Amino acid sequence: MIDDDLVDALAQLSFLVQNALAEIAGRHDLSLIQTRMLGILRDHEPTMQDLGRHLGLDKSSISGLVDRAQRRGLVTRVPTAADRRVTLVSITDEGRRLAAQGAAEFAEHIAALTATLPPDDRRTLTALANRVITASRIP
Amino acid sequence: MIDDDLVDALAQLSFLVQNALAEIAGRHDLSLIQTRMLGILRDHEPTMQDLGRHLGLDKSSISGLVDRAQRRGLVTRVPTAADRRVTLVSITDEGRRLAAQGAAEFAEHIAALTATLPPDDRRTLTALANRVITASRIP
DNA sequence: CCGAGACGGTTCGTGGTACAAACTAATTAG
DNA sequence: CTAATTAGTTTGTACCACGAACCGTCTCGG
Repeated sequence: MIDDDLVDALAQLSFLVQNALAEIAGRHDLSLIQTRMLGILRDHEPTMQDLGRHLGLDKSSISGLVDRAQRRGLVTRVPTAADRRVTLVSITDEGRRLAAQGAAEFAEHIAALTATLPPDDRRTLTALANRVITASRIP
Repeated sequence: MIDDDLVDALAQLSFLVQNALAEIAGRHDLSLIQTRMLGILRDHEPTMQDLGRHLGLDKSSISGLVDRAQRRGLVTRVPTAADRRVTLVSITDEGRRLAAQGAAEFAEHIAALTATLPPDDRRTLTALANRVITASRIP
């Protein structure tokens, strides 16, 4: 296989990014998964199940995740009248605040990581990454 | 910040790679962290503490990690005569087999993800990723 | 040389994460 | 109107991670 270098580079890069994410989350006493959840809830008010689908988690895992976030006031459960089985998950102001702050710190961290790259290279990297991402979604 | 796109692209790409890693690990009933450990042990026979440093884990976490891997016959504890406090962690043949297989599957997965990129672009992506990685190590 | 402290690992207690299986309440299908 | 399905919760198990307390083993200063 010629592309061992690519494999290594992408693996290491992913750890770099994930570690940054985890470190920033930890700064606010959040886990990676909680941060991801808040990120989703910034733009959506999904059902438990939809949330689970977004995060790739079992419904029982979602129950616990939402429980803990709710206990900390980051999230609320909203019952629905139409179908009384389903409950929506909604982010609170406090959760939104945390999410925004984490996102900002993360952006800053990535900016620092890529500061040595000239703007053209940054654009190229963005474009290539996006090509890989869209390629992964089509099949 | 102009580079929101870069931030998003790198974050998503990292999840793509990590999910692939986790999925492949899970196929062999391994966790991501166990896979990382085996990957390290392929080329090293470190002390508990060194292993912890490589993985960024507390020594108490390493004890448990090695316990579980040892129970499954992937790893052994090797006492040292020179300093009877330290114990080395050594990969077993079975562990090596699993690590090799996982690495192969991962490489294949990445190859599939990047199959749509022409070779030149793959090389560019590798080079850019490596620039970011080395940049992160120097400070 | 020997006792105080440093060091490497383990153990224990706590809490987050994840799943599967069993369960409840509500809805929908036949 | 009953039977099957669906959304979510609960329970039990296992992993992961940490800090604090602990046990042997070294090492160093006096």
